[in-house]
Amino acid sequence: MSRVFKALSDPTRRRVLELLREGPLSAGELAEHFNVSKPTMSAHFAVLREADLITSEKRGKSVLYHLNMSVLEEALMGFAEVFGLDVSVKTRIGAAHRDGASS
Amino acid sequence: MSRVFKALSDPTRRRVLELLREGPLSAGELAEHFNVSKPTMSAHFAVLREADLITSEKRGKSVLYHLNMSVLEEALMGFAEVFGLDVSVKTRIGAAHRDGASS
DNA sequence: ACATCATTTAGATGATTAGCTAAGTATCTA
DNA sequence: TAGATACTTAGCTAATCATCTAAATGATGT
Repeated sequence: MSRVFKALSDPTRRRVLELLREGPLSAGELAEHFNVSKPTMSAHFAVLREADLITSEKRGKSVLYHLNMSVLEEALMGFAEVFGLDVSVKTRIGAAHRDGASS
Repeated sequence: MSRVFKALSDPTRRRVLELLREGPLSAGELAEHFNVSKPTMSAHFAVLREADLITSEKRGKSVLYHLNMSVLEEALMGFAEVFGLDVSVKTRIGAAHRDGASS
């Protein structure tokens, strides 16, 4: 739980998660959106991976990062519950999810 | 936003908020629940105040701390929205809210 | 005024953090 | 095998963090 909030406490990392919401992206593609060095980005990815908010997958030369939505959801839910708040998945009517994963 | 998540990234501070959920408590009363020195607790209070998650009120010799529920709510809402999540106030049927604030 | 109680400020320390450059590891392609 | 491409690891620095003890502030009570 602390790890998740720690991860979320950095704007760059929050933005990374936001970008991944639309679908998986490579480390390089993600890095293009920020004005910091690749190694710095790599460190941010590591923090997010530690918190289990993202997962990585080797794809040829690249590394694809996926958002772990369920972890984000559950962390927020678990925390919110204590304060009498409900976290639920917003129903986006007609939202087509372009998700490359199998099935 | 970063300030809120940073504040939430420490378990002691999360627990302080949780304790304040039941109603205002003095610095000393709060400190009793933890195994750290008073000055350390005072520093934690400062972080929470910076994030506007709590407010302080002088009451005689003591300082009363109040939870700023609306700020917590709005921060969580604002963040969750980006990820297609809804945060709402849990309806606690029959919950008498002992809260002096007007409407 | 003085002592006491409640809390914060000052000042120090060791650990962690975000950032960098330079070097290392994999993978592809010629 | 050599070169290029995509990332990560190593190693550094400056800043922030959580913690402590000791001292300062502020309010109450005698």
